[in-house]
Amino acid sequence: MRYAAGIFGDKWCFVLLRDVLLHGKRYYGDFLGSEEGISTNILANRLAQLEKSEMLTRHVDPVKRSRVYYLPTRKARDLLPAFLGLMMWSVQHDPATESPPSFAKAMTEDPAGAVAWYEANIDKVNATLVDASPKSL
Amino acid sequence: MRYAAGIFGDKWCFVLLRDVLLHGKRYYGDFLGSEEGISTNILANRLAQLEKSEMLTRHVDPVKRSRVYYLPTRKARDLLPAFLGLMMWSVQHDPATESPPSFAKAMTEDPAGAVAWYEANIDKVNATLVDASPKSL
DNA sequence: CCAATTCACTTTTATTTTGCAAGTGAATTA
DNA sequence: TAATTCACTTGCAAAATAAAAGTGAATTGG
Repeated sequence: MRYAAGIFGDKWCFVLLRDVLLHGKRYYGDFLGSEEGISTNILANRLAQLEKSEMLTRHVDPVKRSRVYYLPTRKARDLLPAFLGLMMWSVQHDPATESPPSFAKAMTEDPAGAVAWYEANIDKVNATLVDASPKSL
Repeated sequence: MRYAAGIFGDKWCFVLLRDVLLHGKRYYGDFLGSEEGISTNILANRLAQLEKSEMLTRHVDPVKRSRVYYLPTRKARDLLPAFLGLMMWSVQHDPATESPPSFAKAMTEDPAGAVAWYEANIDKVNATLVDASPKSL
């Protein structure tokens, strides 16, 4: 558990992992535009950290080589159940939640199914990024 | 989810909640002794934050009035499922994990049961602190 | 009782981290 | 080929943190 705190007990790492796992963000520029407003030096620093701790892998876009994207590793994807638990908690206790009731329903009725749905979504986003699909490896 | 990040997206709040929910810590002095080594000014600051965000309630020990303890609210206790999810992840990915295999087994076989077990544990610790038991209210 | 100690904080100061703004250089587009 | 996009770096002021030394109420020991 101390291990977990070390890796994403930092606000910005937490936000980045959330954006990769739940919001389909992949490109450096995507992260810069997050609502929380991360500054570019901190972003570069945290992406490097997450790469070192094997949560993200860095890829130069083969089509447009001035762009770079980051993909979540299996280790990062394994955070999904915990993250969905956090989402449920937010839905329960955030008086300003914008989450649709369908999310809470799906999570209580079939948590494993919800995780599978988000996993599939990650694959779908990855598939749009050339060298992410198993076929290209 | 931004709500969650705001409340415990801070390393020290995260550690304090973990210690209250999972390690039975209640007294100011208990937290000071955490392995992560929080300094006393930060501890006071974070306890106040967690009180303001209604995660903890502050109580002067009626037996020894120079001591103070903090109890997790329902809102904090509702984090248990997410925290246990994080524990599972740590067990999976921390090469130096010290968690017994029995934890992973219990979690995979009966997650709801595991949450209930930790909830009961919280009550047990609380019961040792006079005005925490429903009977004294 | 009363002096010494415990306990939960505060205050102060040095150090570290952050956020902002302005680069930099490779790659791409016009 | 000049202008622009993109992923970072650098420099600096401001904010947050850690360490150490108080502070004051409550408690204990003699």
